[in-house]
Amino acid sequence: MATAPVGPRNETRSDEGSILQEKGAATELAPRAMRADALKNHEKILRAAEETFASEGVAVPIDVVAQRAGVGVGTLYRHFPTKEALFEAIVVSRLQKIQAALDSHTNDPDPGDAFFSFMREFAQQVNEKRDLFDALTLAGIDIKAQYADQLAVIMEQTDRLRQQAVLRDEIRADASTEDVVNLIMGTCHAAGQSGDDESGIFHLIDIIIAGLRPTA
Amino acid sequence: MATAPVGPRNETRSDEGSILQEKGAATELAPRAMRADALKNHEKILRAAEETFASEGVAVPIDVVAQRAGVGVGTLYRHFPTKEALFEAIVVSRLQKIQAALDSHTNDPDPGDAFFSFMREFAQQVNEKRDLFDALTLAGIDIKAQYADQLAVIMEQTDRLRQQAVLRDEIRADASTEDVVNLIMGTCHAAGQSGDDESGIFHLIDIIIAGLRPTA
Amino acid sequence: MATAPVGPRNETRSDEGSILQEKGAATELAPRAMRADALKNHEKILRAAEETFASEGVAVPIDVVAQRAGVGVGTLYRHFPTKEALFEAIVVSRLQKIQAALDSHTNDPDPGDAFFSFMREFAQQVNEKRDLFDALTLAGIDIKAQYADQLAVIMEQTDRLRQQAVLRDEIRADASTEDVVNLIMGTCHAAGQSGDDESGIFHLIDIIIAGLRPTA
Amino acid sequence: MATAPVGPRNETRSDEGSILQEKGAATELAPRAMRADALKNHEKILRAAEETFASEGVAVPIDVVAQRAGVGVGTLYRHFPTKEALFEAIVVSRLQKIQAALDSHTNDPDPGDAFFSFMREFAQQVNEKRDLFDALTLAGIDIKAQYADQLAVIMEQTDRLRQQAVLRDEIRADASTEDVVNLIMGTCHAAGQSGDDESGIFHLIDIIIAGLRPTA
DNA sequence: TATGAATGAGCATTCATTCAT
DNA sequence: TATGAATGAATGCTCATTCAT
Repeated sequence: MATAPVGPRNETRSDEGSILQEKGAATELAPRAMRADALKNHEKILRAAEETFASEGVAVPIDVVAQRAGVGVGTLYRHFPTKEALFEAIVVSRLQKIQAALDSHTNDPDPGDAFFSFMREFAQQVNEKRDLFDALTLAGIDIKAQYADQLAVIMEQTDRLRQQAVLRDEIRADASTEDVVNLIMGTCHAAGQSGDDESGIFHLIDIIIAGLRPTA
Repeated sequence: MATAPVGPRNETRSDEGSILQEKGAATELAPRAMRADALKNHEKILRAAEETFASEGVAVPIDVVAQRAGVGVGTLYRHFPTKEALFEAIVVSRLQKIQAALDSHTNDPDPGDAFFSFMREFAQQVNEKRDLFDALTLAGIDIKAQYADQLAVIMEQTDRLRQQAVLRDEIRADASTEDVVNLIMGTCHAAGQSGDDESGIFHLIDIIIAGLRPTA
Repeated sequence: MATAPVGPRNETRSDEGSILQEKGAATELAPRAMRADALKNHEKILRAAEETFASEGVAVPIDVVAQRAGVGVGTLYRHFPTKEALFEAIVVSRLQKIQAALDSHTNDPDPGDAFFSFMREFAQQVNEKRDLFDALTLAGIDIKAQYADQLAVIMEQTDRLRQQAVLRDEIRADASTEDVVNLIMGTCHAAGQSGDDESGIFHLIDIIIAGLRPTA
Repeated sequence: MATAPVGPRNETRSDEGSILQEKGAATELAPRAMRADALKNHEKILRAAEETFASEGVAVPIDVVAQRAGVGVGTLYRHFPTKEALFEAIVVSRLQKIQAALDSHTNDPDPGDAFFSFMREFAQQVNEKRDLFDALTLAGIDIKAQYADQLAVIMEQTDRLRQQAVLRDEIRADASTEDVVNLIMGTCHAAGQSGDDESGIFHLIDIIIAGLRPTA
């Protein structure tokens, strides 16, 4: 929700699970031009915010974000009425990416592979903007609570994957999806702080995967 | 050690120029009393800070910490000249606890048991003040860098434990001590945010331990 | 020069990525208006600071200055990022006035008259904001060191005047320009503290001038 | 007044014009010992304050003064109940020194020499603790107002000297004693800030003296 | 009585947010 | 509509002064 521009009203938000759709049917003219500009700013700001928060921490003055986005503070505030709103928009955009990664596995033949692949992709996503996630969490953004709906979809889908893998005995049954998510996120967090690169993280993920295999 | 009070430095006052100081009588008592008082405040503040930072985040005004400790801001600043100094003192005090846990295992007969036991105790420690750790890290306290010495001792000792376990084939050889530490800390972090209690964390730690067993 | 507003930097915005900017119409008016406003505040603050520091001493809370200027603290800080920066801006603006007085004498026919006239004008300038000068100096603003360049120009020009007067035997040769400056500034300082008005100061300056005449 | 210890009550203060008298008739024993100690502290603090204020400015925390004096803050406050009281005590002690210099000239045969000599000695005194004087003045210590009585004595005596010199036609008649005092103090102030040493100041004083000679 | 720990009002400065242009 | 100047509440920290030991 928060990702959508504030000014323009007529968006058809119902495409959950889709990443920023390309297919924009820009029909009219005068208002469209404005619209495009606004959207562009919206994105610019969002990206600038991600980068800035990730590198400087969430404590950075909003002005810095605006500057990095190349807009005035006023403009930033037009798009995101609050610093917190910016945080939320970022989280949502991240969740969408994760959702996309998940979607790409729904039709995989081998559930075990699918699950472990997703685990790695998930780790990749988390790792990519690791500091950002931490920062947001510490900033009091309770992702769990505020994005319950979208998380529920993700968790549910992930759990389907897991259950199928359990059925085929590719994963021990006593590890819940939430357990797995925690293990991955935590590992990314710690590895990131430890300065590990992606391969280092994959090594840790492999240890976790080993731990998830059914015990003989 | 950095935890020691800043103010009261009990150097024997050089009493230059003072007449009539015949009996060096009150050498053991009078100054000690003051010291005790100050120490008490020192501890009170440290504990209040731990609690407050953990529950409210490191962004809390220092006044809140002072209030919680039941002292004035000035007193707090007398003991910890900077907010950051408070952070550091907390970290140090935590590290000391971990070191203690580690020490209790140095003479254990079975290295595998010792290592896994310490893993659980470490997790316990980290979990106990989980938010605090996160908060500190996010606050820019680079524990790795600033407490390199003390960490080195801990890591080294831990590594000795691990190596012995590896020799007895109780742990896979390709998991470094740093890997293990990351896995634990991260897991605690994530589990904590997920609202897991200690048993939940132990469950996750068990999965990790399973992943650390030598692959058949 | 350092007096120029910090905030508004009128570089022609590079307008990267902005669509629909057909007519570069409002090039002269809109931005200028803002500028004028900011400049006005800049001056208001500078003047308020001069007055406030002079009457209350440099120890006044910055809020008082802001209040006197009729702006919020934030605004003050936007223009002068530091209390010290305010001090410096004041000094610079004073130096500029003195330089102006000096310039008005560069083409005077009689060097003796020119020199003594400038002495009186200089005294006038110093006296006008006497407390301010003192306050700044006491505040640790080392004018000599920090504005060496501008002072050098002033001193050099003044010295030219003096040398010409010496050549015409209108001034004793053993009094350096620095001596004269010291005599004037000091006298203003003391007379000011003594509650003397301008005529009182001129009387003292006349005594000094008498002392500067060549000894028969 | 403020110079006298606060605690002990039975001082016979009436010796105006005397510098710290050496002739202490310490008769009794127990209380005397205390008294001596207290007096010593009093002096130690006063001297430490002079030095500290002169070198660091009057803004220094009182603790610094106490430390330099080698006593606790509490002790300092026992002797001088307020920072301002310390300022005043310093001023008084300075005035006493000046008074002493003046006294040494009351019986001089040549009034012109006496006057000019005193001018130089006065300059010396002022110069010695120049920063201190400035600092005190800036700190809001209105010497003129607060020590009117003692100043009056000094001014009066100085004026007697001056009048005699005027009568002998050694000084122009239109320069009041206050003028002279202002010229000297101001010159010391400025010369001091300019980094001049005592000889530099004497040079300036000589210029002033030249200006004070009767105009032919 | 000397000490220095405790106190808390006070101050410089920052930054989220509003609003005139 | 975009801009950035203005706002002022909030925060870290200092320091004169008091008071328990």
